[in-house]
Amino acid sequence: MASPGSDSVHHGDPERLAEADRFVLNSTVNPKFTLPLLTKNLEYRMREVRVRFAPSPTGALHIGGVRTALYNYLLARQNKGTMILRIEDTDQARYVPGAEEYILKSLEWVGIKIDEGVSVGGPYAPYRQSERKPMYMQYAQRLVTEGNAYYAFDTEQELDAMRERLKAAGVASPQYNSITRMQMKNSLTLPEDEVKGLLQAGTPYVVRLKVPRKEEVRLNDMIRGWVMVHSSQIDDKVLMKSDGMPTYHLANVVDDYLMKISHVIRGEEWLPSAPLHVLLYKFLGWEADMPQFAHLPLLLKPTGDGKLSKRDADQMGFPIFPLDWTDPNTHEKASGFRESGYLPEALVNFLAFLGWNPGTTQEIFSMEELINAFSVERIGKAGTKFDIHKAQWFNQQYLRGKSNDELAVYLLESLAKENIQCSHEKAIKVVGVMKERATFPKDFWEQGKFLFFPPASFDEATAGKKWNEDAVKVISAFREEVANAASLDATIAKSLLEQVTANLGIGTGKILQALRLSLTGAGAGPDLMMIMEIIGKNEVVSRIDYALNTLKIKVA
RNA sequence: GGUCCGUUCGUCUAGGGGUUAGGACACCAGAUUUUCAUUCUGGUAACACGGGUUCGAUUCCCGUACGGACUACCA
Repeated sequence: MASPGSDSVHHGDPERLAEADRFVLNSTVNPKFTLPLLTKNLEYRMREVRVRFAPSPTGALHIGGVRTALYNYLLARQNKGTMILRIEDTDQARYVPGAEEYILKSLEWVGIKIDEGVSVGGPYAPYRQSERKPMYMQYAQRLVTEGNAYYAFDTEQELDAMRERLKAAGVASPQYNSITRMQMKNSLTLPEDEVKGLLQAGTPYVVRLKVPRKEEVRLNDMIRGWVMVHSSQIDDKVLMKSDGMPTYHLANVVDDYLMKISHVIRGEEWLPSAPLHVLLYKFLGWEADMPQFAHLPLLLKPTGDGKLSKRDADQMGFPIFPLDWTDPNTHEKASGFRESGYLPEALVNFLAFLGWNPGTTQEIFSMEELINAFSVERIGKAGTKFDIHKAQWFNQQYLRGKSNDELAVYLLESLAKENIQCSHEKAIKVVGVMKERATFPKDFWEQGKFLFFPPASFDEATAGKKWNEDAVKVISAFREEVANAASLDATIAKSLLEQVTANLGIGTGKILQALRLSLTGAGAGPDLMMIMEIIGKNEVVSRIDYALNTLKIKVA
């Protein structure tokens, strides 16, 4: 339903209308008559692209953050722009040691390179907001002197009391806003002398934005188009906290302006406060330099309710962090994609497709290809459920794309952890035979242990069905042939076996699974002849001997 | 509750006033593989609902439902 109230405000007040129009980003055109795609395209191509990823070091960087960083990075690279990493550590209470390092390592692992920022420096250093602390107050003060912000001295108790009072009076969500501020302790209600006195006495205070009573605040989001919010819905947000630190809202606007950020690509959770940021740009006189906003759809839990949160890690059986993480305070552990065996290229490809698609049927994209194909216009609007199956599929694709030489390295790494010696030659063979069935690098070892050790036990179901007199006859004879053979490889093994079965008049197919059982302990697996080649003649003989002694024929 | 955002197969999505609504993952079946996996072929499966507008709506508009975010001196 159209809002007659706001309409009448506009139509009845040309001055206000004109004022409201100044909120409109880079546009004097009535939003109703713009062609969103066209304008969006032009605007973001024409400005020097400078984007930032600005996480808060409050714990492990979760996978949604990695995607946000990725989209920023893709836009930067595509436009020969600059990727900036800024650390938003203005909340000292939530600071977690090690988190910043974790963020750095994670980005490095997935292949996102930082051009400017924490760890690499740059022309707008420092890039850690805590180190920029002295810079913010001047802007807050400017807002105060120009009448767009004010000092507030209310204590926590007083704020609580106000909220309680309003709730009791039937107000659903009490706000510190254009109405209630007149009943609170601030530089708008207190006599000037008293304000000065309080400030001089060192009374704790915050700076709050003086949000106008009746304004339509609009912003043109690259993904969502025009978003309009009435200022009466925005409360007088705290800009400077009593500890002298800015809040996110101020710090983010000031830094984005100072660092000449052209595009703000961030999660949708920021959309409700974006109008507030627009207001800040306006009051600070920076409208012309305001970045383009793109609010990304959220990553949702696979089960269907709520956004993917840190709590979901491990609990749902898959990682949601790039790297393993142990919280230094709670000592809680969470597993990472890297340690779970995901390849960074696969993760990147998977993440890129969570909310974006190229509009073609191509699915496998290298970072380079993503950089070329990416476009903000093709980012979807709806929240995206996180499906680990797809991530596994991507991993498998990338794993298979690697040469046996590269894969052998993975196997050798696993073996080294187990203190198992293995020649490069054997590793290549093992990897070759296991390749089609591996999803993760660790699978080569974990699913191929029988290529290094004799079976510790035999699969009972297979034994019950396949370990019979014929099988034992063939396997015993085959054992003799192998023992007497000069050497053994897949071809020789095959011909020996065929020879034996032909002599005994027993079909090869009938006993093959029993032979596999005797050699590997399992009823299924990779090519049996290759297995024999890999484990070698002596091992074949000794494993058969052990099986012959251990396995009993089931009498029906 | 309020504000804002959203809604195409189970999942990720393409598409868009007239289409057999396309692809991928997952799932199922057949073929290949003596097994399992791979591979190949095929299959099940979707426009949330109700009103408009229109010759015609899944596509545009409005509403409803449902989902999500936000609603802190957290980001």
